[in-house]
Amino acid sequence: MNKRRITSKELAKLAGVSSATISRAFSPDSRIGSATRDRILAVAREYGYQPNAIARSLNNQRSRLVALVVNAIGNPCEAEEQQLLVHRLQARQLLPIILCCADHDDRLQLMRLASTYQVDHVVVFSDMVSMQDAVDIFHTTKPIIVSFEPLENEKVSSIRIDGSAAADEIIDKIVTDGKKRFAYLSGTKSSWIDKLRRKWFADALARRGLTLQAEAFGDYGYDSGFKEAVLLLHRAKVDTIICGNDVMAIGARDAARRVLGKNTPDDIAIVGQDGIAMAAWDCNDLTTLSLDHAAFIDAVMELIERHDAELEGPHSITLTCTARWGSTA
Amino acid sequence: MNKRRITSKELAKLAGVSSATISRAFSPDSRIGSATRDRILAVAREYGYQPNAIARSLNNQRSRLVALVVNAIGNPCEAEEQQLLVHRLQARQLLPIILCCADHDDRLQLMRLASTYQVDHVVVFSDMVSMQDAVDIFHTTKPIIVSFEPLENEKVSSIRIDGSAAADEIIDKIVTDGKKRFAYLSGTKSSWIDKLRRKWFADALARRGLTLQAEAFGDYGYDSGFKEAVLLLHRAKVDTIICGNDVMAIGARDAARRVLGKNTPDDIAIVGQDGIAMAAWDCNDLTTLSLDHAAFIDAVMELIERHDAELEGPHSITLTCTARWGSTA
DNA sequence: ATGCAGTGTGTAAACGGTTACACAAATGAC
DNA sequence: GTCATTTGTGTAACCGTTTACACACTGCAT
Repeated sequence: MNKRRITSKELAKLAGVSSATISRAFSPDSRIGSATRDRILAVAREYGYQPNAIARSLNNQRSRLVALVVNAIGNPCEAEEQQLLVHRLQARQLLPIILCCADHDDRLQLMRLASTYQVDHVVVFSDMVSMQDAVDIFHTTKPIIVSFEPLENEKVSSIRIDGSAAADEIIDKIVTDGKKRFAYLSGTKSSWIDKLRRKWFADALARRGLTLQAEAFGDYGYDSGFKEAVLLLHRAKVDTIICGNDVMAIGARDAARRVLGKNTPDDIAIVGQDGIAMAAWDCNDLTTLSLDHAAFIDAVMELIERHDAELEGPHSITLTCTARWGSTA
Repeated sequence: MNKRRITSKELAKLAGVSSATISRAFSPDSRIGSATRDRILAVAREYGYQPNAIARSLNNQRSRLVALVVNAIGNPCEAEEQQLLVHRLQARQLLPIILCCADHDDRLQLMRLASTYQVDHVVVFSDMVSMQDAVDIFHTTKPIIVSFEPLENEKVSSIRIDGSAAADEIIDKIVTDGKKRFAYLSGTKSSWIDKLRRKWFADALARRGLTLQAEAFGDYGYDSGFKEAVLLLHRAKVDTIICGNDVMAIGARDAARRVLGKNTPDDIAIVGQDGIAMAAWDCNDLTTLSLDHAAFIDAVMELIERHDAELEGPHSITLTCTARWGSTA
């Protein structure tokens, strides 16, 4: 019963043709008589034959595998995009391999492992991996790398994100509401995207002659948002906390309410970033600097399709964030 | 610069050995002089050589790829387990391919595609795919299938989950608190696991001479929890809603509070299932029938390792759920 | 009849590794 | 010094496809 999968040679014998003809029956546009093809497909169905994708990949130099480098699977701020991307890839018959690793060295190891599988594309969702590392690891092979970090390199296509206008809108509203002392709660210390996001808000404040009064660093998780907000509110008299993502914002909101007894938006304003679905839930109703996830994934797919079609070198797309209003600011 | 990856034959020439020796240098236990191996590894590093995993898989009949069939990536109730499993697989140098598809026919197509990649294992997290389909699609190849559904089949190992004791505990508490009229809000109509979970609670009620007064079906998402709870509370005078998962429970709690003005646990009791991290957040603080995710993934890995080690046929493991207390019931 | 384009099929060589087998050299036992 | 064993390496076949090339055949214009 542990029957080995039937091979094209065996099927060829059964159908009374050569294995080359079997192969042709499964390639849409190849010189083959339509009667022969129909007969082969019938026999194939009967014996449950399917061409072996591994062998095909070896020959083709095209694996149809795509490596997705992500920070985490559980974290909702990336999950929505991951989900969309996976669907889009699958629709193009591309199979996503997930690379997910907290530790830096392990991650490099993992990327090296994936590169031996001759993946056709690499999408780096994580801002924890340096683009230079990614290029070094994948440079001997074909894949184009799609990432946020705009590295000037012939192998890297990137998607730039601009949230400065939306940050300005949000700060405008908060200042109008009378808030005066702002804190920024970063996702991580080393993250490239986090620095960028912070700059949008810092610049928006600077334009009004204001500055950040306090700062803290978390890990993009709820608990860190909660804990850092408690410390922050004890340390500095701030009336606004801008958070690195929505999950930390929810943590900060809970901390303010539970530990300090402060409510949004009157006592304190809380701002998230990402615009995940959960932020709009009735119990959260977060004001957040939001990215259009569908548009983002459209952009990723556009870059991948460009590369598939062997259009020239890398390319870059810029997306603009919008403000999404809730009751927290 | 689009330099092709160097092959073992080329490296062999550079190192003055045969390609067989190159291969041996990269296999931990093979007859090779240690001086030769060191020299080869040095040259390999210099030229950035790594054995091609696709070619290796073709020869080995072992791809080190694992297909993960999931309902969704974004949904937190599965995400935590997915995350853990991915880490564990990666630690064993196994690469996870994610198959994620809402539509039934597409999902079968996708599974067929993955099966052509000669995956070594298949883990079916989704209860939306019938085990019989999975067996049919993967039966010509080696993989063992790990799933929840206890199908008696020599190719399927399964993990059974028993939450009856925990459900009993939870019902006990709720009844003691004076609640009398119970509703069950299912995740989906067709889900196998959902029927099982419902039965745990229905049995616990039956033991006390009680029955479910109302039922509804959602889709495991927040919005469906919210919407169905509103309809349910208008339709029937219930004082307890047991939900198919935590996310729907949060939706139901929000609906009760926002639309009906009912608070937990006094006006209404809400029970979730899964025990996701978010359920314990301060703003949720859900009472939930919880599964130990780490233990669950331990079990999955045990089944995979059994199969890797070519131990006999399939195997089955049973896990017990526990009650996790919050302020909603 | 002759030549030529077009069609359908088979043969054999890739693709990039692994490994059974063969064989030479080194080692050790007597 | 002989013989058996062990160790290290090369040769060649194989894993299951695809595809360049060759060839036979058809149909059609000359």
